[in-house]
Amino acid sequence: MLSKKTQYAFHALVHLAENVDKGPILISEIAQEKNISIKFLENILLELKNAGILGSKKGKGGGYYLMRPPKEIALAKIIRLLDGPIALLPCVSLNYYERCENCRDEAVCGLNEVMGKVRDSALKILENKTLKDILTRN
Amino acid sequence: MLSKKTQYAFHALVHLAENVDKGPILISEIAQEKNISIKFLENILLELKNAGILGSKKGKGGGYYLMRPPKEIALAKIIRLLDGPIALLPCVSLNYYERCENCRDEAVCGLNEVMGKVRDSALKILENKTLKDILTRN
DNA sequence: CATAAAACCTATAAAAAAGATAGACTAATA
DNA sequence: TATTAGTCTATCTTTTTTATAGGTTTTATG
Repeated sequence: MLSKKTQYAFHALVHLAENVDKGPILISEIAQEKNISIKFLENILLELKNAGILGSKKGKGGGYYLMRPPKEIALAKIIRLLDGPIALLPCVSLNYYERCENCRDEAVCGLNEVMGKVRDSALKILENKTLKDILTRN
Repeated sequence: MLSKKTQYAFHALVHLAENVDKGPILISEIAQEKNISIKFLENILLELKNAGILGSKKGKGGGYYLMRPPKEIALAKIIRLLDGPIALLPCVSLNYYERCENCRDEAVCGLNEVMGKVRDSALKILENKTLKDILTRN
């Protein structure tokens, strides 16, 4: 399961994407709209900003905004940033690989093989679906 | 990511499956072979037993054994038992569903839709692949 | 230039989950 | 009846997650 942090991030990003034309959006607005603790959300948005996904403006009339169009922000990127590996096992993770401590040889480990397939099938979706794809349907 | 508990369970089950013809297998043998804390493994095997996946025999000559042939034990079942939901979000979980607290209507939530697809693609593999499929390839 | 608005930053705390261990109990076998 | 091996329950430690607190900096504007 994705952490609350990542879940909140997705909802916040959706709100930002649905209001791209309205200039910078307040943290407090997002928090209220999406029912998220404002202080917790603050940290999350900051992290997204430091990763180059969001931009911000301070002071009156300030707030957060997307640095790129929604269709260029892949879901996988957000998950990896805030949650870490997408794979179910460290030994099949592309970005957070760790050697398996419990098997002798990953090259012949059947678990490794199957979990690699699960990773691929998830990535096929998460690398290609973007913020644009998770906006509210009407 | 799967918890250590689930990872250990898979490795233990593989060992049992690879030795079905040898009668009951000792916890201590599995622990040593797979490099797992024996006491921790004890709890895990007990949980698998209580779920009807393993059987056991006490006393000399005792140990654990599979209750069904490896090809009848789906990977999804093990994950759900020890790790809980396979889905990335509570609101798309088939077995551990929880309403989303952050969106107004799941029926029009794009995140819900995409994560549902991720769940389906993972389940397609995890419901169909069994213990037999994760044995060591030779 | 003073004020208020709003993001920034760092630290810490509280809660929950994960990982691991301890030790006494029960059943089976020889 | 001694030994072997799983059973049960409790506890402990560590890590991760979730959340909060409070001061700092930047910017717009009257």
